[in-house]
Amino acid sequence: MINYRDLENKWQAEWDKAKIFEGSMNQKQSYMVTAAFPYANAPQHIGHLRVFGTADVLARYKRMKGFNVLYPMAFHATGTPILAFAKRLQNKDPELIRELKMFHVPDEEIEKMTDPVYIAEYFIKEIEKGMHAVGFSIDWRRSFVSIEPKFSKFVEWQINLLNSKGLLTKGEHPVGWCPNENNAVGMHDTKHDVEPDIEKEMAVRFEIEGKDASFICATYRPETLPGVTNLFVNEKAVYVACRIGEDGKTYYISKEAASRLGYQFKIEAISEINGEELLKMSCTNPFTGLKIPVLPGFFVNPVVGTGVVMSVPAHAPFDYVAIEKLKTSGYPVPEIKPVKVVDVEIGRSLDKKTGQAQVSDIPALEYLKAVGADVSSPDNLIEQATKLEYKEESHWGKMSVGGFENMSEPEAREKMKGILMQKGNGFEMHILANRPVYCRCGTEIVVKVVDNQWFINYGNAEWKKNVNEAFKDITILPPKSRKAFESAINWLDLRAVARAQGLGTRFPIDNNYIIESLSDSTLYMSFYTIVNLIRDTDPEKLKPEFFDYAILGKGEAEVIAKSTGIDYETIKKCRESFQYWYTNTSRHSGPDLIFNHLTMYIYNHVAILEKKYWPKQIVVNGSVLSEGEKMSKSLGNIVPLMDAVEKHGADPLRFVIVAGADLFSDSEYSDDSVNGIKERFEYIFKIAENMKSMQAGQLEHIDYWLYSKLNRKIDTVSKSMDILELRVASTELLYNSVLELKRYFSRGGKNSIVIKDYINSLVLMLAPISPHIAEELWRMLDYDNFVALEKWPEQDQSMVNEKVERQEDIVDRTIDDAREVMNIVRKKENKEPREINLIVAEDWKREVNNLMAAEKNVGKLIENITGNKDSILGETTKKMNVEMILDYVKGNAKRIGSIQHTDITQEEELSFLKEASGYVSEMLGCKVNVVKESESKSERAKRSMPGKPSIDVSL
RNA sequence: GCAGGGGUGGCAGAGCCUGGCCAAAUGCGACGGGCUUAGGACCCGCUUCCUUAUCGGAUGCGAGAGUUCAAAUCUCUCCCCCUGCACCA
Repeated sequence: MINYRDLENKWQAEWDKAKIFEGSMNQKQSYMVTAAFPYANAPQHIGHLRVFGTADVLARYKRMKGFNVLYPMAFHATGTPILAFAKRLQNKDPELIRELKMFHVPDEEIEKMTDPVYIAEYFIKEIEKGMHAVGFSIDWRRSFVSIEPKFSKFVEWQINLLNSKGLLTKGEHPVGWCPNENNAVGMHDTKHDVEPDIEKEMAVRFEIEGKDASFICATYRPETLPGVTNLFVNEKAVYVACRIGEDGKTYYISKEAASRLGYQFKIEAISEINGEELLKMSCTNPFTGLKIPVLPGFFVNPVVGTGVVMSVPAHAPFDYVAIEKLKTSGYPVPEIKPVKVVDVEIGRSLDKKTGQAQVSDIPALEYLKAVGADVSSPDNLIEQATKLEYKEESHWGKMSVGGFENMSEPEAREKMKGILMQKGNGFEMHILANRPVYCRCGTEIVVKVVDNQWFINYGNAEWKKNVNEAFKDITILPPKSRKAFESAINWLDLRAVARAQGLGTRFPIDNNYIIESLSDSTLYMSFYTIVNLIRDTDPEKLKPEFFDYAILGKGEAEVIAKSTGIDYETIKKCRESFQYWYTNTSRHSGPDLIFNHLTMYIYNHVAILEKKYWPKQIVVNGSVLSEGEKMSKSLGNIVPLMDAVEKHGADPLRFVIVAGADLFSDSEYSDDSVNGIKERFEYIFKIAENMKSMQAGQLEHIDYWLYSKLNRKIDTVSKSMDILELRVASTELLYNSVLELKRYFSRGGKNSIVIKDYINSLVLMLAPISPHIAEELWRMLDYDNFVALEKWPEQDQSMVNEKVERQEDIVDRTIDDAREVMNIVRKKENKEPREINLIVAEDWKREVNNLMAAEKNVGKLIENITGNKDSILGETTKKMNVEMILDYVKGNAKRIGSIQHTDITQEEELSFLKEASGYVSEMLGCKVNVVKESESKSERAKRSMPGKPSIDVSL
């Protein structure tokens, strides 16, 4: 048994002592790997291993490929999470305390965690410990925290630079808002961590007949306006007459709406009025100009929208039902005829058997029927009909009203919005789509439009164009996530850069704000190149001109030395270090960051740096599943990193998590999967130990086979490592290698030189993924240097022997076939087979086989053979009877598609089958003879095919 | 809704770009056998159905249609699942 932890501790100590991962400039081509900032408010679980581990594998691989590699690490503490964390601990939040205990945080430490900075310091230590324990090849001298003053100087410089380039703008912005605390609230500030979902809706103005006032309706579907036949209000609710904004007009909306919309618009209430009073009014449809009544709607909720609903009975099941209900209740309903505005095949998305696709004049009614509802059905069923109708109509519907003919609904919607807004009959408002959402203080959240908000303008056309241009030269791994980046680049628009609270750097343009925490980490990777050189420099000396010089190469070092007080040598070295390290980089992160951090990273680099320092490669990782499920604290299946390391060892863990899945897909952590890996490590160890007692000798058939497999493997693995397809590499290295070694031995392989060559290369290729085991094996192979600094193996193309591999495949298939035949015979004759004859096909069949492989059209092939046999047939075949050839062709016509070219002659097939006959005999448990077709007396002889000997069983 | 990714055998997961060696790698599981006092580990076999002295047939890679001598793979239409949608790390 391998003692993983002992072995790993030993090698980690050796690496530290030799300082082999401390990056310093030398003649070699540099390569810098950076992974996303770990956030310093919790210790690590195994999920973190994914991104950082992949980065480490790349760093180690590139080192072996001859690069001078730097893998730095720093910590993120900016933003609100750590503040919220501290607050929760101040309140002795039992859930959080339970989580911390799960990570073995001692009680006395939890006691001290009321200070955000202490929290960050504590967890940074823990995370460092974890990263060290899994053997990351990190240069720790460059570690920093995103809240330290030196880094703040850097971020200030960056933000000022963006501003001077005209990339910051100021404007208004909707946010979730707690009216009680007067604060913006995000997900972290709400009960049950609900993200406030803010959506835009269209507010439509309906002028009231005979009054200088209007109703306001909120709607997602302004394009149905031509179909509006009336308005609905809640006759029991209280409404207010009010002024909205500066237009001096009077509007009627529900009282609740007025108070909530007050956070978006300037609203001044004039008087209250009961819903009942409104029923006496009528108003004008702003699109059609027709006069429409105001009716009581049973479903109208004064808290939703404006409390006034525009009614489209043809297309909204609730509206249709409300009118029908009114009619039966005896309410004096004026004549209302639903007006259809969209044509659609009703029930198109339903199961074809139940949904009758048809067009109707009152689709709303048909949709009620489609879900099995009628006017007396409960609200939830009507809701279902509404959803179905909305979905089908906006997906497949075609507008049928004047001016919008044949438009899709989304198209018509935009057009209608334009018309309404232009005429002053509509404006956009924000609503909380997932209301009610509550602040942690218990108050219901509203939408507030804040002004004075600073943005980074990622919508800037010129900037976007440059980024699109730059993106063409960036390698994205896996390549399939390229598209996501493309849409992210084009979608990114205004991005708030400052916020009122949180840890971080003060916003230099307005000191009341803090720089938003994603915006402060878009260029920081360049800070790694200089941070170790300014360790002892007073942060106050890090003036803009210093960064201008170090990062941008602007100005004169002497002048800057004078103005900043930093010594000349340091300034010079910073510039050189930046230039040296920042040319060849790989950035690693998770898929959820494509739409913010990673794309912002590209944007900021393009805006600020010279072209040669722009991003070169971005790697996107999937996450880690634990026992098939996403790890979540509530499920309690979160596995602390250190627990897993202690239990399984770092290398098996690295293997399963980092290399267990393709980049973008999730990898699976379970004890089973780790155990499988351990078993294979043990096997390789055993071979390495036993190797010493084996001997060298002449190369046999199976030796060539193993060399062939090895050299093919080197190529496959190298190519996979280049694009970080670690799943392929790991399967090849562990699973397939063990299979190959086992086969080698069972086929009688025993050459110590061959095995040593094989293990040697295998260990080298294992080194990036399982570095500790590789070091240990490297010693067992009698080397005394670090495998981490060795050269990656090169493929010897001449040793890749397709023919030998194919021959082994034939041996395998022959065994399978023979086994099958034997089973049939056993069953049929109820006797144990005594002997097996393998009958090898004649050479003429091989020639014909190859003709068939080349020409897949049987008719054409037969024509060719009969027509000009002299020109297409080979020497042996030419002399033969054409009928015999044609028989063979016809006999195999059906499987012509699967016939492959072969270059194995009968003599060769005969000889390697004879060589393997001992093995075949052992596998089958009976005597085996190998004979030529022409020499066999068996009637089955003629059934033999190239690579597929006919099998004759004697009882 | 918009954007991105995906739907393959009991499960996980390759293959799809570059169509035919694909009833489909590999791992896990299940089953049968060996080893063992026994269990674990390990080794061997087996794992769609029918047929059969292998080499045959049917069904089959979300559904349907098409292109082709040939489709898991190409094209089209549809259905379903996952992720993200902003000031939040």
